[in-house]
Amino acid sequence: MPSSPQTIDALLTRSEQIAGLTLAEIAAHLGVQLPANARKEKGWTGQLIELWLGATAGSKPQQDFPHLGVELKTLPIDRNGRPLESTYVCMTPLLNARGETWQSCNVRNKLAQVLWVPILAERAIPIAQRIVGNALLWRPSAAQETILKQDWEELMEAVAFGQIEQLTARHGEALQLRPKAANSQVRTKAIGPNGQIIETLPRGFYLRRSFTESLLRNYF
DNA sequence: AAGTGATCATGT
DNA sequence: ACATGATCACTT
Repeated sequence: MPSSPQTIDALLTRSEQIAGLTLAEIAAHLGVQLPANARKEKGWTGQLIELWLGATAGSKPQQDFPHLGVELKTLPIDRNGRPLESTYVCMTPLLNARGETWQSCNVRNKLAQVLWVPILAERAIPIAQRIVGNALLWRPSAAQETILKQDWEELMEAVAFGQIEQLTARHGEALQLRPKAANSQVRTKAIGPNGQIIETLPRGFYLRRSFTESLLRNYF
């Protein structure tokens, strides 16, 4: 069981060791079983890489490597290096939307420094044969942070003013709000149009594919 | 093909 | 119920 890296250099070295390997090879190193039904175990790849890199397992709303200030994200890409999916960031606070600021919010905290681990993961490739790419440690540029901050403030203002039901995935240039729940029947409390408490579908913040694609391009 | 809304597994 | 890890699946 890998221990948690104590320095960023150690983390990067660890990530370099799996560049070019298939997920089956990494699973074998770790003694992890391949998923019987990969379509259902959607988080398996991310958890495998977490294990290899020694991320703190668990479901706490924090960075994966708190002592390093680094968040880990696997990023499914096609053969041209284009992201195949949007990237989940964190849950959207719907009830205490006021009292949150960009400086203090979880989105900013998680995106302050991200180790992106690209995975060649076209759907036609069986999960065992998917290949890990070269990881890159990213910090948002001033321009990128400006966009993220603007999106976050626009979305959270709507949430704070009881407009959650009017928000869709079409809002936001880089950050979007989408459902984040076991199914569409799940409910959580939110602020309603008249300031009352309403029940609504839980939402999460996601990075658009176009945003992660552009940040990848800056490295290659 | 792209984008949005829905969903699956697991741990606390 | 809420948070993590995300991708699936349907509409446009």
